[in-house]
Amino acid sequence: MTPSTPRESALCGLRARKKQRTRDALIRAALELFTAQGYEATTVDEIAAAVDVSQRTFFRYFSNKEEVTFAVQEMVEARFLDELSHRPADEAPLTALRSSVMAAWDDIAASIEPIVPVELHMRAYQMIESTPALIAAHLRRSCDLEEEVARLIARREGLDADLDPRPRVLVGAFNGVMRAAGKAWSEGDDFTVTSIRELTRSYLDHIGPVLDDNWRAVR
Amino acid sequence: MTPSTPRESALCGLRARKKQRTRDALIRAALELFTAQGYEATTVDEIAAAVDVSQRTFFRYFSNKEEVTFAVQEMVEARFLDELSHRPADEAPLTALRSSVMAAWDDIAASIEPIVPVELHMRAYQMIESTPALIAAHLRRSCDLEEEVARLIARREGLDADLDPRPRVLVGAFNGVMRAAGKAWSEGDDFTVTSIRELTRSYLDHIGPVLDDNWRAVR
DNA sequence: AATTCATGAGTCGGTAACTGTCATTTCGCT
DNA sequence: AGCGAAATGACAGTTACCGACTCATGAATT
Repeated sequence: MTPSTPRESALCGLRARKKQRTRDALIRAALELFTAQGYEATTVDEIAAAVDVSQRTFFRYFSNKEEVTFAVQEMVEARFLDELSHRPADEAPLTALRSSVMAAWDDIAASIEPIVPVELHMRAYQMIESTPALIAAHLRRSCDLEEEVARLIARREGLDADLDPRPRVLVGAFNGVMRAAGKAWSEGDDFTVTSIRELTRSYLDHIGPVLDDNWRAVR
Repeated sequence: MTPSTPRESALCGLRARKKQRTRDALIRAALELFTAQGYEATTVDEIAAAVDVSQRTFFRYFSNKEEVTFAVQEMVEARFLDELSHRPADEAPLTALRSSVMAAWDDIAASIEPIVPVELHMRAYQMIESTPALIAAHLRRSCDLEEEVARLIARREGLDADLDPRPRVLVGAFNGVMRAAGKAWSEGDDFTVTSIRELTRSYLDHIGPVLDDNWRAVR
């Protein structure tokens, strides 16, 4: 039963490390090429060539061109989910969501810097938001995330997400606002982390008042 | 000039009518095949063959496989937008949105029956909601719609959608809830129009209360 | 240290969604 | 009847992606 050294596959073993390096290199090369030439204009062959592996190998690491594009986002999402599931139980649902998003932005550097520079990730994010095919992919991913988030919220509140629609409704609305913020950011001219973080914060702060019936009467 | 008969291209002329018929036939054939065998399992060649045209001709009518899938949805959306832009000005924004959706569902038969049976459309909708690639496409389309809707809302309220984030925030939240309802419908077992209409209504009715901070205290 | 053995990587060939081009047919109008 | 424009078909090319096979290298065992 695994006598001595090789227990963890994540870090140990020359093989595993080499694999990790190839994967990281593919991500970096892909994002670099995408942001430089555009997504559609970049072929998988090019990405593979940049890392000096065969096209077939690329597809063994990532099941499609889309997947490599979102590899980094996935790490950020993981951070968000982790934060959400550790939020104090007495926090209101919407507040917990907002705090988790803010936390994820706050230490994005720590989450992804080992793989890609934050600056490259921001450029990639902006490219995603301005490429129709990637917007679609991004939205679908958000939708999957929504599912997990709704379950977490339901758990916090002691509800069954399959019976009570409120967690889904809240998360749907939350997500809708997040997307609106992301879009606004990508159409602006300040592509910094701080910028998107503050924009997100301000959009989320509108979520309550905006549903009040009469905008003209209220301020 | 145009001296005598052929003014409108929409209905007049053997040519235009034939074109329309081909287009409709392609839509019907596509939806029929998709719902029977699945989206990915159906090739464009099959669709073209079913209508007895070449693959190239299919691509002259629809720029991609996705487009034919959403051709009918587009008519429903048009109905929704039309209704929204004719809602009384004193209606609250969220109410106007809800009423327009309900109106669109109410006369869906009139909107689409000339092209496809409502029943086929409902089956297609359910297929869309259970095919990842189409979910993505659907979401992206909703996103484009969101843009238009936000502008309409801004106009109603006398705001500039580029300066005031409230229209986008409202529409984002609204859209999020609509998607949640569509998803819940597709996962249920009643694929009727009435069913999705009522589900939508009930989800929308939660949108206010759900943002209240403490779910456990309130009822 | 030598020998298996598992796993990762390359090659080749195929499918299906598109796209450009050009010849052909089909309408619409005079 | 006949001319110009528009619709269609036939064909070739590109790219994402997948399956099957083969080869090489690091890891486990003796």
